[in-house]
Formats: sequence, structure tokens, C-alpha cells
Amino acid sequence: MQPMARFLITSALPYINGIKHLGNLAGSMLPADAHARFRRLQGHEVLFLCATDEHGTPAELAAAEAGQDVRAYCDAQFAIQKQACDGFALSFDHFGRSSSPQNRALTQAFAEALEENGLIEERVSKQIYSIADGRFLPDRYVEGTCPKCGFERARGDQCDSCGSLLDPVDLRNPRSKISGSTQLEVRDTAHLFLLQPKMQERIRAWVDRAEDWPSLARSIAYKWLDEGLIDRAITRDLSWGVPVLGREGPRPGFENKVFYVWFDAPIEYIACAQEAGVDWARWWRTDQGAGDVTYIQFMGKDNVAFHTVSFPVTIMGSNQPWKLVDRLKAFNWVTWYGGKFSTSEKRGIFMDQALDVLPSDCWRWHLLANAPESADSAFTLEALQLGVNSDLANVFGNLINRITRFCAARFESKVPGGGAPGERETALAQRLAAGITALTAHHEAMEFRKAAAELRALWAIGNEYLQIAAPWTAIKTDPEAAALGVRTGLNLCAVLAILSQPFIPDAAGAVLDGLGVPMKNRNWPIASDMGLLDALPRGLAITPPELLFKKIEDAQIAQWAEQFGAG
RNA sequence: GGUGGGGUAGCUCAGUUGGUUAGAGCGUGGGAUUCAUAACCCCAAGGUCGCGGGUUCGAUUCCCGCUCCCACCA
Repeated sequence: MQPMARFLITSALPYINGIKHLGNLAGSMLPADAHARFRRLQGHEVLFLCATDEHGTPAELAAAEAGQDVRAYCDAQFAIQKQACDGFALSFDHFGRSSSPQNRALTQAFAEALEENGLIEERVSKQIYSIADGRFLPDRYVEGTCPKCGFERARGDQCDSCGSLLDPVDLRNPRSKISGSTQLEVRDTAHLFLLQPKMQERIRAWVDRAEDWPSLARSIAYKWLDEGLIDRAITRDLSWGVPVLGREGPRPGFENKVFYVWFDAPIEYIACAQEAGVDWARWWRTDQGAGDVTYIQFMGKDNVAFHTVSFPVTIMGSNQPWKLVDRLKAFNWVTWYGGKFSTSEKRGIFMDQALDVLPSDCWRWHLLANAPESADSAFTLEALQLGVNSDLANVFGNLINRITRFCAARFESKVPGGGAPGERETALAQRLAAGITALTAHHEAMEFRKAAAELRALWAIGNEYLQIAAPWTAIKTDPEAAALGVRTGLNLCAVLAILSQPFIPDAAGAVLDGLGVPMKNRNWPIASDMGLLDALPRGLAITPPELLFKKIEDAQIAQWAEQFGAG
């Protein structure tokens, strides 16, 4: 047994404006869950956290569009996202909210610490104010004609036609993207600026030491550092967010401002632990027990810079002993028929829709086996069908079904005694041990595609073994040999189900229930354990589980393609 | 434009610390079997490892240039 370790695992926070699509799921939450489950099965102590990211302009606008108060909107959307996460068996120890009181207090505390350390400065800048909307407009909510190329629908921050970076005050014929109003004026507004350049060298030294990170993450971090960090406004002229406080009540001049969503969102990783009702300091404060914690972050590649540079500036700039990320796993995108999945354009399949048409294990398997680890990965319904039918139904499901039903028919649904292991069983045990070693290594390296491929290969050895042991033939002439084959087959199924738990927890649980394996015996196996294939008590009553996976018919694919606009 | 990743069997991908016959899954063809969801098992066909140079006894693997795709940043 390896010594128990402690793993703090976070998944990038899904934004609150609408249910997330499969790309969000596959690129962060799902692999994080598989890893959390794996570490728990190994016997380690795990705190797995995620939360909705609720502040900012998009949430305000989505609420307005829905005709709801923004708080009520977030309450409703949170409930929907929570339900979808539960539906996918995401095993968060806590699924929190960045709008929590804990996060408000902690965000404020970080700002105060940064200010005390001379890293925050109040500055006045010019911004577009929309009289009709009664609010300042974020850069990308100002539209107008590009001064460089004449494109008429350029955004305030960038022209989508010529790619020029713009300042909204330079746009010709500017108008509000929210209301279309052209009653705009430039007004002075004060904001807090985080003086990131002062932290530049400390951050670089820290990245230098982070040799574990994938090259994608380090190169993105270095890119930002090489270009030089800039002073960044961490407040916004909005009402929905973490209020900016002074010594007593609102900070003077900031009564109608809140912290920028990208400032408070990562702090929610910590606040989430506080919300969870656990001894959070033991996980987050290196002076209070978090020194031996390994902290792993999962995220999409668009989030890497914020996790490797921005958030560390906040943490390190506080000069307080907070836990910093140790390992970081970043994913590329899952694409949808040539384009991107898009929440705002409603392109692709969304988490709730997915669960309406297939059990979560099918999605989990397919998305993890094809995780966008080294490059963007194309999602297609045809590949989903192939993966589910071949891997889950034909190989794993069929293995469970054929052996348990044969046991039921010929051995009274009991794990048979009799027969002694021979060369076949020895070879099987060796192959299994090698597979467990490889699978464990892939999980530890967070290589999800490789882990899936190894798991699939292990499922296949079950069918290969049965083929040569052929208890259905042996039983006619050699009942002892048949008993051995069935017993070994059932034990192998139990081990395979245990190994399958991180990927397909529901189906694996059904198999283990059917084989009467108690919870305490479902832990991750040790490859060198030679008793794995004779662990079930002889005479133990089993119950063949219902068919684990139904095949996906061509007609269903055609229907879903129509329903979800594929192709 | 900058940075990074990628271009390997029909498809999706792995791999080679440079070395005799380049791998897997799926798909295809053939065979075997009947315990099982017409499932499983076995065998086979199929690749000038993006293009052009260079280093080397030898490069798909290292270096340079080119090209195509993707992403991020600007």
C-alpha cells in the first residue's frame, strides 16, 4: 500500500448563463471527476470542488433577457446546472457559487491585502456611458464602424473583420450593443488597478519551478510574462458582483461598482471549500496543514493564463500562505461538425439534452476516451454510436452479460468452487497485472485517452479468456474445468468493474452490486495482488445485472442529427 | 503577426531516447464459435510516417526551409 496522500482538485467554474454543452463537460468537469474518483479509490483523501461563476455583464444581460432579477436568474440557473452535474455523476464534494457570502468576504479580504502590499492603485479612466441603458458599457458591448477598415459591426475591443485592437472611444458611429442606442458619451470613472508588473519576477520564478506543467500551460504562461504583465482594472461599473468596500461601508466613489468577475471567480475555488463546511484551512492554508496537499486544476486552454498568471498574482501578492496549484491539466476544444460548440449560439448538444437521450455513462465513456488532450477533438454522433456500441455494449456489457447469465443457468447463480488454476489462469493474471500497472500509470499522469484505451484492452481480455476457457463446452465433459472458468471469469469481471469506476461509475456499480462486492472491497487494486482472480467467496450468490448498455440504432442517430442540427 | 500544437493505415489516434518486418481501436475481407446484446474469438489485406534539403553508416524519429490545419495571444 502506498501512503495516503491528499488531493485538492478543482474544475474550471462553468459560467452561469445557461446550461453547459458537452465541450465544457469534456474539457474540464468530466476529466476532473474521473481523476477525483481514481484518487479516492486509491485510498487518498480528496477534496473535489467546482462552482458556478455568476458575476459579470453576460449574467446581467441574460437575466434581463429572461425578464428576471439577476439574483433570481442565477438561483434558477444554478439549480439547473447542479442537476445536470448530478445527472453526469460528477462527484464534487461541493458545488458552490461565486456569489456566495464566503466569496464576497474573501474577495474583499484579498483586495485589502493586495492594497496593503502596494499592489492596488485607484485610477480614473474614460469609458463609454450609455444614457439609454443607464450604465457604462463594457468594451465589447459597444459596436460601431471600425476606424481602420470601415467594417460596420466592429466591437469596442476588437474588429472582427480586420482584427485590429480598438479602443471603444475610437469607433465611428458607436452604439450600444445592448439597446442599440446611439446616445453614448465618454465619462470619467474610477477603478482599482492591480499592479501586476510588480509581481512579474515572482510569478516567473514560480513558473520556472513548475516543471510538472504540460508544455501548453507553460508556454502560455511564458508568453504572457515575456510580453510583460500590465496593470489591470479589477473593478467594473456594474451592480451584480462583489461590492467594493472601504473601512466602513462601500468604498467612497465605488458605490455603484463591483469587482471584475475574473478577479472574484478564481477566489471562489477557496471560498467553495469554506462553503463546503469542511476544515477548509487544512486544504488551502500552508500554515494550517495544506503543506502536504497536491493541488490539481482542470481547465480548458482559454483559462490557462488566468490560472497560471492572474490568479497566482492575487494569491502571491497577498503575501499570505495560500496553497498554489501544483499540477495543471488543460484541454483543447471539442468541436461540433466543423465549428465550435457555443453556449450563446446554442450550437451543439447541451448537458440536459444529452441526458435525455442516453445514460450518462455512455457520454462519460465517449468523451473521456476521446478527450481533447493533444489537439481539438471532433465530436460526431457517428463516433459516439461506434464507441458506445463497440466498447460498452459489445465488449464490456456483453462480457458481463454472458458470464453472469451462464453462471445463473448452470451454477445456480453462485460463484462455483472446484477446479484448480492452470496455465491459462496464470497467463490471465499476468496480463491483468500488467494492465493494472499501465492503467494506474495513465490515471496518475492524467492521460485520459490512454487510460481509456488500456481499460478497453482489459475488457477485451475477459472475452478472450472466456473464449479459450469455454466453460459452456467444458461443462459437458469436465465440470471442474467449467467451474474454474466461470469462477475466474466472474472474479475478472469484478476487477474490471472496479477499474471501470472512474469512467463509468453507474454501470460499474451495477456490476459490483450484481456480483455482491461490498463497498469496502471496491478500492483500486494493487497490480501485484495475486489473489484478484479468486477474491469472491465461493458459493456467493450473484445476480446477473440488467443489460448494462443498449446499442444505439442508426435511426436514433438520424433523429438526433435532426434534433441537434448536426452536419 | 507572435507563440504553441498538429499533419503516421479508409476513419480516430499511439509510437519511434535515430537502427532489421511502423502499432491500436473502429471500418473492410475471410475463418471459427454458439455461453452472450447477429455479440465474442482468430487471421488477413491496407501506410513512399505533409513536401524539400541537411547531419549520420542509417531518419518517420535530430536540424533547417516550405506547405497545410487548429488553437491561444496580439
